[in-house]
Amino acid sequence: MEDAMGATWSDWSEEELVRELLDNETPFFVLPEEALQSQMSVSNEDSVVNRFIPTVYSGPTIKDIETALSVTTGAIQPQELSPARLSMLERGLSKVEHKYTLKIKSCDNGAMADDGYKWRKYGQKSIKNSPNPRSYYRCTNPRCSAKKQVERSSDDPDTLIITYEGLHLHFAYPFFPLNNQAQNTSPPMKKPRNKTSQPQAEDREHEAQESPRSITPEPDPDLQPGPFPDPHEEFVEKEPSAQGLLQDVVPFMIRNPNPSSASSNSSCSSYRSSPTSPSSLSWATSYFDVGFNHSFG
DNA sequence: CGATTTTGACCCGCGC
DNA sequence: GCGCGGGTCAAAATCG
Repeated sequence: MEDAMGATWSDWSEEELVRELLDNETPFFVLPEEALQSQMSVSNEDSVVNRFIPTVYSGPTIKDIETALSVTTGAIQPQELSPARLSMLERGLSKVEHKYTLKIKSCDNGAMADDGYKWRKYGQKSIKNSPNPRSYYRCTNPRCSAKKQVERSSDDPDTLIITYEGLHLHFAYPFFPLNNQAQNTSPPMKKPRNKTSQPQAEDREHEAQESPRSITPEPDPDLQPGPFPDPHEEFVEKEPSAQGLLQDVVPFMIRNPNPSSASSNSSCSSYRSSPTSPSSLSWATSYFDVGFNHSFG
């Protein structure tokens, strides 16, 4: 039944996920000191990437993926990587099936576990032979199947092991809330809880469009560029750049235009409140909702 | 009072 | 067939 998902996954989601993990445009562990990257040499990118790839990572190097993606989409820019934050996080990315495990050295207690996205904790289990329980989180977007697990390494209490599973189109965030002038934030809705209507029997694992980012609304534009600004409890993600990664997605969809599903966005419309979002995007997202599965299933 | 977290129960797949 | 471990659900508790 869901075999379709698997296929789709390996096709593109995987790349996107990797990208999210690497790209600063997305809130993944984005530290508030991005000003730092500006003064950092672009040449550091290499070292960053290398450091980024743990020995456990099998398959094409992330650099390869990056390159491939950049060629395809051209969205990735060298300066988008922030060497400082990466090196400081000492994170390792490994891939297993469709799951990505991120290991980060955390000085604080799970403080770094906050990647800026809005997650809902839905469970916690104690691991045998381990004093540290594992927490289960799911994307707050009811239509998004993205999940993550956070647990502390039994070996190194300072190491958090975060496993991401499933892809949510969070990279599309910037596009939705990014109204003309409202780019300043003020997340419209705290949590996407539109019970309006949605008998939709398929809240499938397929991720639909995302709602406006609901994460910590804390612009904090005047952050001090420092190695470690302040061990605040959580990080504040940067403001959504106008150049959302959705641009990578849209063209993808355009390739397979599906007017039927696009126009009939009845079910989807309830979810997003996209007031001023480009109409072109509307159909695009709708396509994601409805057409994606079919086209690829 | 609403939203979010906690916690135990329940379910399911897997290995013995 | 049974036990174990992991994943999810949902009621209760807690927090703002």
